[in-house]
Formats: sequence, C-alpha cells, structure tokens
Amino acid sequence: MEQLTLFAAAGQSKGLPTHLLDYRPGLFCTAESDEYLRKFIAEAPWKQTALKIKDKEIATPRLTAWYGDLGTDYSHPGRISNPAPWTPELLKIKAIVEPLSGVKFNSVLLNYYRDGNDSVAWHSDKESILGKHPVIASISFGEVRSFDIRNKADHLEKYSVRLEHGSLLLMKSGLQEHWEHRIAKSVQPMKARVNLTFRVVI
DNA sequence: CCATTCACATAGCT
DNA sequence: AAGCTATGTGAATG
Ligand SMILES: [Mn+2]
Repeated sequence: MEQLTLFAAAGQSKGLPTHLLDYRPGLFCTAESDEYLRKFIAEAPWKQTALKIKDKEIATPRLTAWYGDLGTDYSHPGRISNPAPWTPELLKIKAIVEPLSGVKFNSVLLNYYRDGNDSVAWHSDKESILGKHPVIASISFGEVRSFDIRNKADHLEKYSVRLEHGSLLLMKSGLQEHWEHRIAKSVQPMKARVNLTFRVVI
C-alpha cells in the first residue's frame, strides 16, 4: 500500500519512449534552482497573449517571454516581436544544456505557469518556425507539473513525466511529428513554475 | 481562398 | 457519478 502510493506519486510512466524524449532530474541543485525561479519570475519580459472566439477575449493561460539571437524573430499571434537579448543566466544554462542536447540553440521561450489554472493544451511545436524534426531542451524550475505526450494516430498511447525543480526534459527530433504534448490544468493547488524551452529557430 | 492554430464550453461516455 | 475525451467554436494567420 505504502509503496503503491509512493510509486503513483512519482508519476512517471513506465516504458517511456526514450528515443523520443529523455528526462534528467537534478541538473541544477535546489538552491540554484530556487534562485533561478525567483529571478526569472521577477525579471523576464512576460507577455500574455489572447485570442477571440465569438465576442469573448480569452487570455492564454500562461505568460511567455522570448529571448534569443538577433534575427530569431518569433511571431506571436497578432504581432511580431523581437526576442530579448540573452542574459548571463540564460547563457550559462544554455552552455550546460547544449552538450547534453547535441545542439547549439539560438533562442529560448520561457513559459510561466502561475498556478494550477495555467496550462497549455495538446499541441506539437510549430513546424513552420522550427522545422519538422526539432530538438527542444526544456528546463523546469518551481512547482512540479505533469508533462503528457500522446500519439497523434492513437490517443490511447500516452505517457507522462513529472517535471521536477531543476530538471531537464529533452524532446528529441522524432517527437513533434507524430506526437503531441501538453501541461494539463490541475485541480490540486499549484505554485509557480517557470519553464525554459531552448530551440533552434530557422 | 483555405487549412491551421489556440482555449474554452459542452455533450457524451464510463 | 466524477473525471475523462471529442467536438464545435471563430478570429487571426500564412
Ligand atoms: Mn510545446
């Protein structure tokens, strides 16, 4: 009984398809991760976009901030925004992540999930901006949230990874084409989580 | 023009 | 019977 509970709480699916993703907890220690979380929340140029359906204006349920090399412009729905210039912290993290990813990234999208009501729906990352087989490195700070993937052709084929404070999730080149991912809302009370997704913008 | 993208409300299922 | 999923919605986009 005890073990079952503990195992369930761990929340990692068995048999994760490691050719599609890799998960590495504890890439950054707790103290360092705490500081990064605080600093990114306080200092990143957070934006919240919106979409209109009928007459309702629906705010996207998370905040985003975009950093990167000059020329890696990212089109938000409705407007084009230049990325903010790299900060020393982001460059330091990038330098740690790149050898583990086998890729030199030129941009990073930060996502700020303020509480359990923030989320991102099932999607694949944009082929038009990233190409068909992008490698994306995702660093998590703050609250543990569940990252789900499902096969586009068979929604019953699903896996889940708990993204822990200071962890790295590597989305490998095969993931986006045939799989979708999400961060679901949670009924349980959730504290803030900031996610750094390093990418190569084409 | 037309397909795609996004979050939400709702209906239907177990 | 609470919790999950598929579906329709429509403005903006390329
Ligand atoms: Mn994504």
